[in-house]
Amino acid sequence: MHLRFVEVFCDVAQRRSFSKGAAAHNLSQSSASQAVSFLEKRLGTKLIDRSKRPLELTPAGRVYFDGCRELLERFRAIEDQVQQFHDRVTGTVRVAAIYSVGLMQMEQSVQTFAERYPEARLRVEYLHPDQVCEQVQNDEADLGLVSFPRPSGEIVSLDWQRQPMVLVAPPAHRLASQPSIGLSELDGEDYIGFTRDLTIRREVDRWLKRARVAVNVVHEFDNIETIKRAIEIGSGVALLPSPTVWQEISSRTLVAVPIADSEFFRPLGIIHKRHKQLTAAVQKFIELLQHEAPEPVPGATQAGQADAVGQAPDDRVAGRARGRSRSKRAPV
Amino acid sequence: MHLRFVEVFCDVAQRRSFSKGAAAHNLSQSSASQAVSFLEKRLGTKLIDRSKRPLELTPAGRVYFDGCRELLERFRAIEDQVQQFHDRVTGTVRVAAIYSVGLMQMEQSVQTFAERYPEARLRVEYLHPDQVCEQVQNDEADLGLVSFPRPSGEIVSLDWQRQPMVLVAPPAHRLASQPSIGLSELDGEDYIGFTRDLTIRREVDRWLKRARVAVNVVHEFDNIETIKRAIEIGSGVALLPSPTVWQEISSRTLVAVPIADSEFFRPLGIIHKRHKQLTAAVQKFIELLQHEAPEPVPGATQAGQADAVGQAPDDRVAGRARGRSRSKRAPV
DNA sequence: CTCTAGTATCGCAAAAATTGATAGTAGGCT
DNA sequence: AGCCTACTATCAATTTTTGCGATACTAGAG
Repeated sequence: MHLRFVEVFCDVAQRRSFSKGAAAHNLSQSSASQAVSFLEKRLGTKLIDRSKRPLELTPAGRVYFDGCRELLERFRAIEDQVQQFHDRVTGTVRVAAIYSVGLMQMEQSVQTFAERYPEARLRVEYLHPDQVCEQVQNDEADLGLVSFPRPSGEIVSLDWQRQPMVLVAPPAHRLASQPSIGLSELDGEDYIGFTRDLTIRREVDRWLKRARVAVNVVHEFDNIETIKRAIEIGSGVALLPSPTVWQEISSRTLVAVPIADSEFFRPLGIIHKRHKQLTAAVQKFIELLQHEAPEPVPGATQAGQADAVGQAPDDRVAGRARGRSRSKRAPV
Repeated sequence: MHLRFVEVFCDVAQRRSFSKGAAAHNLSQSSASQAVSFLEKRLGTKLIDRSKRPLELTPAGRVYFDGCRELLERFRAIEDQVQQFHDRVTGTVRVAAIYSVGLMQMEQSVQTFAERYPEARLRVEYLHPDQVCEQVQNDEADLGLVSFPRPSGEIVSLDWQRQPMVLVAPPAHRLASQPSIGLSELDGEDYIGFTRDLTIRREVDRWLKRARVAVNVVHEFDNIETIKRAIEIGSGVALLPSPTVWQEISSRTLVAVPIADSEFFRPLGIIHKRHKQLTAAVQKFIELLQHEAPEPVPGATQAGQADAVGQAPDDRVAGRARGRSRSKRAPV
């Protein structure tokens, strides 16, 4: 009669809002309020200080929250373990992905997952890279999909994909018709770059610097979508991970040209918390991701592979992931 | 909507019976059955094998049981911790005591506890010494009250009382009228002893042996009550912890004579599991026990104290402990 | 001081948990 | 083997809990 109440309390505490916490459980705000009241009455202690507007936890509430979070986690783990006896895969896999890892990168895995494990649920949320790490860190997501993964003490990273960087230009651009180009050909070119706070910007800068190439940065954006739009209107060219422009290439609005004389990939990684034991569902999803990565690309992008890069591998529109995956614009 | 179910399952599993598990929760057997069914349906796994008559856990059930036991324990701990913020003492203290630690030894503590912490519950169960240890070991009791406590790896023991051993005889016995006697005076005496499996028997034997006294053991019983009855009908005398005969002494059916020339106490201890964090209620009860021990007796039984030993300190009949404390006969 | 976003409270509707009665089973006994 | 007994599962009815919508209340912003 009240494990659910504890869950609601935790969600309310986490979001610092009754309404939002309730929404997260598909409950009315009224219910959430009553649930917390119930716990408070039971414990004889106020858990939440409502006199502050973004509500605050009382000291007791903090203790209860921390304890219950771990408890719920552990309970999930136990249920999962028991279900393994019958190879039953249930529960929700919460994935936090950077904007540029769109469904395109995961579509196959998502679909296979939904088919193979109909009792499990998948929730994918697209976020800023920092937020992805944050959510994984705070146990708000089971898995994070990030670029240039940087394992730290608390976070483990599994290699996932290596996306070749290609030159992206409008079809009419002077470089667009070549089968491949050397990096030096970009010297002085008008260029649309990422903002400097993003790892990919720093990596690209290093790459160009090593090749002693200086581009003329005319714009900086923090997401790929905007960069592509800027290229389309002729503001300049950009170096982007090839899978992120498949769509535009297949619709002939942009052209991708492989870089011939220098290798550079954007590595994608799957991150998760180190000491958290992953549920079967999470493990299965990782397996699928690793197995069905659209482009393992162990080799490299070489001159003459232009066609291969230019081909969008699949035009099916993504079969929507189950659960509500906040559909935001999909930058970086 | 289901923490209670988990509790019921654990109780059912522990008692290996739906009916008994249900009873332990004041539920109908029907409910218990449905509760377990619910969990099984939820997990998609049978937890209990009903085809065996004392029911058995399936492998999955075992895992679930172990996991949930720890979980519930932890949850209790969290709730307890939170309630401490307001010095609220709740929950149940489960005490397992050996037969001979009757209410007489605890009455004051029990009463004070009930008054001071009305929201807490106390359940005392009287058992065979081995069962006391077993219950503490298996987390079926929070505290054990035992004699000759022997702390082991898993069990911690706190000293509680030192009960002076006295000679107990019928009023008409030749030794009964003396203010005190020497141990050697018992040589050759008809004697009612404990059975050899009890620690107290072995300790008494050692004591007598060291004094080079040999008694004539005419009967052996595993509990004090029966020994007292045997003494009353004149079968012999016995060496017993003095508090265990207060009742008979005050009603003049037996006489206790202190031993003058040799000190011997039956030590009582409070045992609990080492690594289990005790709830506030348990801690408070321990405090009461230690503070209100009826006879701390730091010194010793000396000649001339006969009167003191002979006085039953209090004739009030014990105000019954709350919760159902199986009232069994009260041996050892 | 008013306005807004966010909460508590109340009565009612919906969904449970619980029960008692009853049918079904495993294991012991003759 | 077959009955008996002690348990357990199932079902329908009832009681209890939970959830919701409407409405009153409150902290903080402007």
